[in-house]
Amino acid sequence: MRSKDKTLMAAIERFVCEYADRHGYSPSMQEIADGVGSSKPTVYRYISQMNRDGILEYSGVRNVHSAKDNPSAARVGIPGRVACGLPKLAEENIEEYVKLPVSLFGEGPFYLLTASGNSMIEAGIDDGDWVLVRQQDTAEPGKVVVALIGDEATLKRYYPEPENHRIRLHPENSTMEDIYVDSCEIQGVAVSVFKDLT
Amino acid sequence: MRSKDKTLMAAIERFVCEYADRHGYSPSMQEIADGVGSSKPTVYRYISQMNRDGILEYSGVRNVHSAKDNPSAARVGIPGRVACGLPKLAEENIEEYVKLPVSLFGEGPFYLLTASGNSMIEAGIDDGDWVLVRQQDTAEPGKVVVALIGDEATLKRYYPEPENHRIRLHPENSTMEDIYVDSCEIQGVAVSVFKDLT
DNA sequence: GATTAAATAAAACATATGTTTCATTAGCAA
DNA sequence: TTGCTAATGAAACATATGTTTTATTTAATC
Repeated sequence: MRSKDKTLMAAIERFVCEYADRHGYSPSMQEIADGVGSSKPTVYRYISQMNRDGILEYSGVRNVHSAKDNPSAARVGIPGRVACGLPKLAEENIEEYVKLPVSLFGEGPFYLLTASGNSMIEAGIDDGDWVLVRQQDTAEPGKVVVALIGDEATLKRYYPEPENHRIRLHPENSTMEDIYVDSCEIQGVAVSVFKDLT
Repeated sequence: MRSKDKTLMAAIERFVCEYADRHGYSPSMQEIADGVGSSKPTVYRYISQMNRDGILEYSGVRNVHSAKDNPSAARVGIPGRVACGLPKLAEENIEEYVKLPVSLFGEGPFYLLTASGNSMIEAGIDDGDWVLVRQQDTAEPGKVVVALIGDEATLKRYYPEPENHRIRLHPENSTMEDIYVDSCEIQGVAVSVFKDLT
């Protein structure tokens, strides 16, 4: 028994990846065949096999995806920048969406905010940095949260003190005082900071 | 003359976006029609019109993209983590690719490295942070570069001193000394830092 | 070199999708 | 209401794509 051509398999996978990269959508069988110098039926059989083997996913017209790809990208909303303070995380404020790889940042729903002020500099969040926020209304103690204090959304570290019936919101800046509130609305948990170096 | 239904236009655009979001590829005319409660020919005419108007791009089977989308994502290579120092930026070391939105980080080619050590903490780069590097072999003075010193790739701020026929590589850590070399190979320029907060 | 089996590609086929046609419907104005 | 115009959707059509069949080629083995 002759073994199937591993080189052709690799070539197909590479072609599929690069085509998707270039065009933003999958190639057709014919295009793959032309691309790798083979024929449509051969490509078809290979792709079917690779689909069974889990090397790539194939499900109909122009719909092949390499398993190595990271097609699952989380949708991230970017609210319009506001002059001071952080905007409320509301769907209608979203001006733009981008996608971020789940493998790096996990599953959404996410929002991307620009940090203002320097109340969190010791946590590595400087003025102007992007902060990736997972939208959720609860948080584990010690996490950096987007908390609504009065009408303003702020970034603070979250320390509930149930024994004192209050919540401590801790700015990561030794020159600033902790804030104590009876309750506050959590709008999300900071997941990552994007710091521009250019 | 009756004006075309703006609501249907908006519905089609929304459907196209959400479908692409969900499935990772474009819907067919029929699917759009079903989705927005219209018919295939009507959807076809609307999409043709919207294509002419630049509201979305349409180019054949299962290939509609909202202009508001950000289909252009830069391909980013992630070399396997190495124990100490940074790996050489070579294609064969890439174990994984992800995509990052061009609107946030610009055009590639990019590599994503994990920072090790604390020679750049004053630039906001801490041990374990991800560093997004644009691959290029030159850099403007003052930029944070991936420089090959001997056999090891390191992150340093780049200050060429042509008058002294040397290059100063500056660690952003006041406890560390500047490094002077006659020449060094630049492998890329740091574009952004991803700091995990979780 | 002859034999055999697997892989291949050309062609035929089936299906899904896009596109056009055309009769109908819906809205608008006199 | 009546007549007009534009938009619509059902159906017919055209085309692109996927799938199967079948003969051919290729490579390995004896």
